[in-house]
Amino acid sequence: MDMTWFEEMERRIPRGEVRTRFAPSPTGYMHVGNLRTALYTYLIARHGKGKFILRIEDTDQGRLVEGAVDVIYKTMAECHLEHDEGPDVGGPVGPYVQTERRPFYGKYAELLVERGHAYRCFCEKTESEEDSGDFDRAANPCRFLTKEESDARAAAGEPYVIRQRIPESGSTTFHDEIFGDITVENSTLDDQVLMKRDGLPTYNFANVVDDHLMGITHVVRGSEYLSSAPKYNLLYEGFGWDIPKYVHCSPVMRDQQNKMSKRHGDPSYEDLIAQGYLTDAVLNYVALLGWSPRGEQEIFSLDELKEVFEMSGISKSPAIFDIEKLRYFNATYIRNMSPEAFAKVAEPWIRRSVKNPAIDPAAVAALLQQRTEILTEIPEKVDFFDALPEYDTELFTHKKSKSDAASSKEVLTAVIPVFEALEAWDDEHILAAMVSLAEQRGEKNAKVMWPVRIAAAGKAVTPGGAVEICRILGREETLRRLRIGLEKLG
RNA sequence: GGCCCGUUGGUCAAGUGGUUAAGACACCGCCCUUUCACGGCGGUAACAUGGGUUCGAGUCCCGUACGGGUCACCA
Repeated sequence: MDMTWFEEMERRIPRGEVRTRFAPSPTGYMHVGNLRTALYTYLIARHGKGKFILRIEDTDQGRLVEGAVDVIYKTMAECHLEHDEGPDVGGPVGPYVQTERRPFYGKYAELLVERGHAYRCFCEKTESEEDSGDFDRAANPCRFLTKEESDARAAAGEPYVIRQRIPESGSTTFHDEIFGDITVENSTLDDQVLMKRDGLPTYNFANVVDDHLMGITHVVRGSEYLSSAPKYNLLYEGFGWDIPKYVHCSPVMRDQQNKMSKRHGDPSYEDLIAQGYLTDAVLNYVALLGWSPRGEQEIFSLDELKEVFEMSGISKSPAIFDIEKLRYFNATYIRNMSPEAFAKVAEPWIRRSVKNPAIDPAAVAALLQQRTEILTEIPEKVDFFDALPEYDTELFTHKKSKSDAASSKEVLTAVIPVFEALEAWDDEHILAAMVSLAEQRGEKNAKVMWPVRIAAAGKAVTPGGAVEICRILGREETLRRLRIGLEKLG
């Protein structure tokens, strides 16, 4: 065995800093649960002033999806989860794509065989169905082969897998940052396969090797790996490597019993964006799903999260994804944007229903900002700016302002000449005109405002009031619509 | 089924032996108001369950129930 090669690999490992990694499989989209794991992993690194690494786990050739790696880069960049090392930016412990690291795994597996913590198994592939699930290692003859026999059969070209040799008795304890100490009897553990017959490593083995060689200090992953952690520990011990801190996160659920899953129609990150949610709001909400800060603040920028994120705040139990609360976060983020920034994101949505170039999208956006929760509801809210919808004169009846068809007819008749004569068409003049008309008539403002808004918009609920709507429509269009209203009222 | 983990209002959750058991979303009511919203104020609502330990238990221990995970030459 070429020990200098192993020594060289050890020398490359950065030490003395926090290093975490996000290691997705390229599936073509980002699950909400994955995004949260990525976020926590990133935050642990940043909070500890350490490095965040991106590693691509593409050993499952069967599931390979075209362009999927680009989706990962794009999503990470969009979410501002920038990595310090990775396939695209390089780094001291590359390569960062698992298929490119293939030669490493076999060498380490052989090293483990050498040390007696693993052995070659020449048995036929077991069919898991007929195998009733119980792998009886005491009954596996390969476990007891002498070194000579094993070497000879391997040299003769007989195919084999490499299995981990679990101690026959005793127990293994590991520590998780979230779940604490967990102890299991070694008798309940399997001699799991490390290297497959095809020469590729299993996920579990590749992980241990890569995490070590990349100097990962905090292994963040889903709680489904909790039960294989003891086997990981035994592997680290077999190699004589330091055991990283484990951070197992419980899943994000759709309901009490099911994980969120694309298959069941649950939205992925990109689905949420397409549904009109803002990246920052999604990140903020997801951060709070299964983690809680010390104080009562809930709205956090990514920079603030880097500051306050503590692993100790991660909870053990699964969290159910609540789209209603995400909606609330989204609305809050929209309201907190600068008017300019909001106008920019809203404009394409406004233009979906408002094609008329005479309508200023920025002006419409200003009305929308305080009453939009998700972007997708914009087109329907503002479609009346484009064309006056068909509407029923019933709308002119309104209890609170004491409006009805008769009073509305009077108001519209009176307001049209006043609008025609206005010296300027801005909020100030339009408002003053209606207020003074109400005064003349000895009525509340609402009784004038109501019919004007209804006639101008043709719908009961609108963003903005009569004044803003008239201003944006322009004098000519407003008057045209008010006359139509008058006609409808007979 | 074996092993492991979890269980505070509908949801996210604070809470680490002594609290009137926080806060947020949702829901309801009131106020503000030119509609709907925004905003402000207030309200309904929880420690799965049975035993211990203790002067005292959501907090510690044991059992039960329910839920999840895992037992692949998948990741």
